[in-house]
Amino acid sequence: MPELPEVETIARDLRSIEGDIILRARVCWPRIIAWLDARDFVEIVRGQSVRRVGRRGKYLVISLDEHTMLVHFGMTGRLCLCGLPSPAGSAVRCEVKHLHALFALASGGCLAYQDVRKFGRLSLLKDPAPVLARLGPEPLDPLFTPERFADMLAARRRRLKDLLLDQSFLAGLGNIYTDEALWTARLSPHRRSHTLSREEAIRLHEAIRAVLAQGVAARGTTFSDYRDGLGRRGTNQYSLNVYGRKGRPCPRCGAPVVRAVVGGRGTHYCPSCQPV
DNA sequence: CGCTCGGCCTGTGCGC
DNA sequence: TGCGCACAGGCCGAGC
Repeated sequence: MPELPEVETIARDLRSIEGDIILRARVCWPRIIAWLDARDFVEIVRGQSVRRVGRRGKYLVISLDEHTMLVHFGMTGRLCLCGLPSPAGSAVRCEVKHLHALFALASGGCLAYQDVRKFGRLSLLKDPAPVLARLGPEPLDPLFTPERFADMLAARRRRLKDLLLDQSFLAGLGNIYTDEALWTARLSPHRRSHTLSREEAIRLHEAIRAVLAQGVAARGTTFSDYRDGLGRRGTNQYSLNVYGRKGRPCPRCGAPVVRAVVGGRGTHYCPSCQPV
């Protein structure tokens, strides 16, 4: 599931198409296009050049001439840069299953959007600012300071697990990095945000940034579906401490990792070093 | 405000 | 071996 480090990795890979031109687009599953009719979407992107590829939270932000395309990957979305269509007839050189949108580029390459579960969305906006303004701060931004985060936590009284997954509170964390950050900070996912001491809030701030930076350095976490902008796996799955490790020993204290449902989501933690 | 639930999806993996 | 079904979860809207 693409979270901040995965989307950041895809954005960096796709920076190579900056300056390229979208010759034409095709949409095979119209429902992945948000807000617009798929035919209008195809019509509007045709001929526009790619000015810039960036990221905000879990959104991939592709700035075109007149519009901005936002890509949200949902659970299993992928955006891969593929080579030329082969003379033999196969449309895309990389894996072609679950292909929902295809962008032919002037350079000869193709940008393919694939999504097994179809939870992802592509949108095209004249001004993405109102959508992106609904997101909380960027965790890796220098403006996101420990002091500011402590104030944010004190102002709410939700469980840490719920709050950290809320994109309007903080942008970019999903289930994997939330569990990892709470483990790193030695804080229970059940803890209410306003009960944290100043020292605990600073620890959580530090932990969030550390697990995200580690995720980016490892080019993302590939559990099953995630691939980067060129179809490759990430390696952060080898660095996880609790996520997906139910019953296995906590790397810090040896107690078995627990999986519980918190706020409707599978949550992994060590009850011994993350006491309530 | 906070919380839960249902819907959207399909591959995986379990029980029988 | 195969069938059927619960489960996985990001996000949104509804309802309490």
